[in-house]
Amino acid sequence: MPELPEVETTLRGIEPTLRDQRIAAVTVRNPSLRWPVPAEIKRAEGQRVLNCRRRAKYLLVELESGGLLMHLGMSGSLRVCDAGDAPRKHDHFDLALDSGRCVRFNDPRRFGALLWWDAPAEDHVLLRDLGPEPLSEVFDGAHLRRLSRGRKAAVKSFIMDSHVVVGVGNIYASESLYMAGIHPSRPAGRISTARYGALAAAIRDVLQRAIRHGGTTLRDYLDSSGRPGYFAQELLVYEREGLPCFQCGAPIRRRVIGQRSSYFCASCQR
DNA sequence: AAAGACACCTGTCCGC
DNA sequence: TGCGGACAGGTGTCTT
Repeated sequence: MPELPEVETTLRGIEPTLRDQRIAAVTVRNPSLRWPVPAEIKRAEGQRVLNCRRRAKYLLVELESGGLLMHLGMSGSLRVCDAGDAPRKHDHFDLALDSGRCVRFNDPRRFGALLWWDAPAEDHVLLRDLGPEPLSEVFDGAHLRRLSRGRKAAVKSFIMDSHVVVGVGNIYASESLYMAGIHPSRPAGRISTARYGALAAAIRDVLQRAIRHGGTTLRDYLDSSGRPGYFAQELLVYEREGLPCFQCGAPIRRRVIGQRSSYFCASCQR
């Protein structure tokens, strides 16, 4: 479910509840996630939250010593509630705060994660080999161009590779390639510097706009206060198979690339 | 090193 | 109404 804008929206939602608070209890109801929730997660109890941040689609809660690493997977969500609220189906764990408030993780498909890290978090095996943040200074067309040399994989798979750039999931990959006029099946190594400049700008633009809209709710994404994201109404190609292209009127096509549905206009994208 | 397939799960929707 | 199959905002791991 969540791509970078949805994770960023979730972060902004839970941050005021967590920051500077002390974690009263970590209650694990169902440790069965992508990896079993480790027992050492209890080390969070009694510690104060120094900072909350995002790296790629991971959420990091920094404590006085060590911290939490969370991932929403495909169907995970974090909700702010009261510690006494009755848990629902697929509620996996709670972070109860001294304030009486609670951050609760729900994940039907169990692809999400809750792990412990010891400082520095950037050295964690899940984080250390990640590419740059798409909204950072170092991400630009020259970066894409450099990493793409000699690569024959489809450009859509290339920009979804977290070693290349993080946070570009299935929705925003299709959207940004449409905005840049690049066919998603084009080999990554056969794209000019200028076109990669346009693609980097499109990725940055679509992610920033999606964040402003609170993310994209297609089926079930809700933010930390239970509200949907409103970027779905701004989507240009995603899940618009057969509908007319907004630029030329030709029907939007769907094709599976790297086992993921991809949407594009065959006449506007080359 | 790079590319692709597969795995992990539940819920929903659609056709028969 | 039930059942099977396709599909879903991710990503680590294994095989070519």
